Amino acid sequence: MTESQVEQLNNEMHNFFNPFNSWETLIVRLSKLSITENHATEILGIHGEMNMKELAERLSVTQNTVTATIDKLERGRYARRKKTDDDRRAYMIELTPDGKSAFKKHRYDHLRLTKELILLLGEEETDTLIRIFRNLNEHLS
Amino acid sequence: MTESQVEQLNNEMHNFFNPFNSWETLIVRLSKLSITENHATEILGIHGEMNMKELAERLSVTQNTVTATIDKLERGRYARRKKTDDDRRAYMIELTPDGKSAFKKHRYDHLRLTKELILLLGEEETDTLIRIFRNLNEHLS
DNA sequence: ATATATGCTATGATATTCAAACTATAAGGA
DNA sequence: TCCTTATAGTTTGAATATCATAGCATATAT
Repeated sequence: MTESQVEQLNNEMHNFFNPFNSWETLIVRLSKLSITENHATEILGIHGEMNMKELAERLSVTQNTVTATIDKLERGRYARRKKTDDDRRAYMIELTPDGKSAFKKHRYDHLRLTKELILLLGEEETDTLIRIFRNLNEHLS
Repeated sequence: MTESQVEQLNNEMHNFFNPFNSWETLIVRLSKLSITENHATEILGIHGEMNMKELAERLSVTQNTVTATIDKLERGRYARRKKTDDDRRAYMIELTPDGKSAFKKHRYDHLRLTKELILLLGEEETDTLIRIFRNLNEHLS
């Protein structure tokens, strides 16, 4: 591994991530959800219902932050707390139909961006990139 | 382009970006700077001194937000406003030595993470990934 | 049984961010 | 030159996000 490789990859990743985050911010601003609410909706949409503790971990925030977030999602009818007999201290959080459709809309925006990327890359490099990300994700979890 | 490719790339990108953001948050929490302050320091470190307007654009926030951010960086002696004869309404913002060393420390953390990624990828795939990111960055700017 | 741990919420404090209104300077046209 | 408009930056007030601490109810372990 050369120093130049490290520098280059670092720079290119930085130049890729930054605009991506700005794009994400812009997209979410157009929706009725805040960034946090959107992020929670995304996690719930992808992984299905889960309790507050798990949601907090996946969002990398504290539990009381999630309490506030779900309060707001619940008020807006995007998610709801469901009591479980399993552990009567805990709730399972699930998306309502409105929450699911907000999730789908956001996912659709992501897919549109991804399609633009694929157009730039071509089929072959797309597969390469998928393989590389998959490799990294497997080993970094 | 197949639907499956779109779905796959989208998922893998999501799975890569999310932990990356969490890592970034954790790393910054260990420093004395907030996420925003750190981000501003990063921009100034990479691109050199600039005025408030340009900094706001690069951070994708409004100018009054940058005013607050630079107020705090200036109070902590990480950056300073420099009057310019060029335009007496404007300031050039530059990093102090403390600001520069905070920037270097953060950059060092990034390079360490990048090195870990390269170890997982190997030399050849690293070059491929660099080429792919470069391609995307050129066409997305 | 009793002590300890866990899931969640309430409260109060601090951070971040924005919009709107403001000041000072610059630039352009009569 | 004088007037108008535009621009760089700040101030103020409000909304939001987040955290730490403390508390309640239920689970778990000794």
